[in-house]
Amino acid sequence: MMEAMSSDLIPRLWGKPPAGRRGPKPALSAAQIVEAAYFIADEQGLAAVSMARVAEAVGCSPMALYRHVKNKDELLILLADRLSAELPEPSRDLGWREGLAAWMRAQVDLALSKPWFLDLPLGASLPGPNRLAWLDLGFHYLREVALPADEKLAILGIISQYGLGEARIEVEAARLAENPYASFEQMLVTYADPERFPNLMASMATWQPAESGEVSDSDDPSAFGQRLLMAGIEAHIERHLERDAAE
Amino acid sequence: MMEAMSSDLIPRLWGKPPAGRRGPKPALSAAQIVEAAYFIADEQGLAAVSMARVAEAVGCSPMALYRHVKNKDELLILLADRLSAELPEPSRDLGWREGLAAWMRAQVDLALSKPWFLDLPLGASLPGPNRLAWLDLGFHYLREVALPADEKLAILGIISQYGLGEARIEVEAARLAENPYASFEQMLVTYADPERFPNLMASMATWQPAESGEVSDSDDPSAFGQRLLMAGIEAHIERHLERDAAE
DNA sequence: CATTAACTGTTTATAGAATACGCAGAACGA
DNA sequence: TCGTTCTGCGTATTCTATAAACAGTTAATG
Repeated sequence: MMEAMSSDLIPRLWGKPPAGRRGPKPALSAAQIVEAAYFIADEQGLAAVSMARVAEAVGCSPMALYRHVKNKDELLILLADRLSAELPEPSRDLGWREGLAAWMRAQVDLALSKPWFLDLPLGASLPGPNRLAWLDLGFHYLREVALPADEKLAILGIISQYGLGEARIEVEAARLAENPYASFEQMLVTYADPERFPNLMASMATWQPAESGEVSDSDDPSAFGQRLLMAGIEAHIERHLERDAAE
Repeated sequence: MMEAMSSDLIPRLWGKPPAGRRGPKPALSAAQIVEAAYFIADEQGLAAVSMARVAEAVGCSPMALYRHVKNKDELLILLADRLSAELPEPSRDLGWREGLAAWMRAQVDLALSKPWFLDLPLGASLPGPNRLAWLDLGFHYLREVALPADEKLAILGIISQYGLGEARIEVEAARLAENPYASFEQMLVTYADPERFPNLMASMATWQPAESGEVSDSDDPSAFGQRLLMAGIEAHIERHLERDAAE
């Protein structure tokens, strides 16, 4: 399950030539294999990515894959970076606020269009070139912000994690919406006990369904959280500037 | 892969009596099965939870499980709620700031002590009773905050998702730290190209490792993000109050 | 050039996974 | 008492990942 690492993972992530000399020229490559896995996942979901199916798609025997990839876990790590190449890149001509918002939103959009993005082991290994490029774009939007590098990195991590969480919510909401048995309201009225969940029930009692036509965030559920995060970041920057000025 | 739902999932989540009349009295129960799965996961990891092993632990044949649980996916959903019962409950006598911080931190702590928490399908289904109780506690901390219920729910969702993200980072950092091949710095110097990642490299060039003895967040990596979120929430609340006062 | 070592893809084989299907007995309603 | 319904089980199927040994290919080495 774990231990998907080998000393060759990193070279493979970066597409290093195998540097091997002797022996027959490889007819396959890791990139080819990952590409095949990518299409299978895209069309039939991540669960459909089995070594046998990938081998069939690439036109070789299942065991041939193991010459180019340590095991399935490693294949999934490579696949994760491959998918990260698909992150839509927003315009670079944006201030840090709009830039970071778009940066975050791009991740959500990718997850919505390819839900298996969220099932991938994104953090199980070091970031590959594609994910690093993504990170670089984040630093680009922060280039004129006066914060130390480690805080910038932390901020990008927070935004990214928040975006992934938001994407999970949206993807799962879409899944549940397809399911007639899974109605949150129905469940609440059937089982939720005011004695057991007093605060929850009290709050829900004041729930007001959004009036139609009202200007709201309903077209982008992440907008609310986005504003919250941006406000926090802004406050942090100001605090930092004051501290600098005081010295 | 999906379709883990049946019309019986929700009753099972809530421990509904089967209400069946005829036939032999069940020697097993879903709760028993979930408990067995819980101990296996706790001792040997989530990957060790197979129907066969759970059956062995519970003392029945593998196929007997299917009388009480639709399939493995459903077992995992039940297991997820079971594990949520283990969330440490912080003191209720806290203001919203400290309360929410502790609320979030509890999730991180659970994930750190039981890393398989993060591998579970937490959102793949409706929240069960234990997760609802957790949500209720969140509303408790917000009870004196003047915000509409939907915004409170959104805030709790954001904090919770952020906490999960933070937990993922910490757990994975711990995993990677065990791995000699996975050095971020090593990878950067070996492969990262200033032409390819200009902003990233420029920022990293100014990196200052924290001076030892300095007061920092290093004992709690989530503190930085926590402050960011709290600042954003506070700003939002103030804005909301002003809006109310203006009417 | 001949040999050898390293590397390729393949074949075969194994162990473990989830779960469909049908049976035997138990408990209750009629 | 009879039959319906429900439980738990045994058997069998299909799919996994991957270990091990093998045969052919190439390049470095003698």
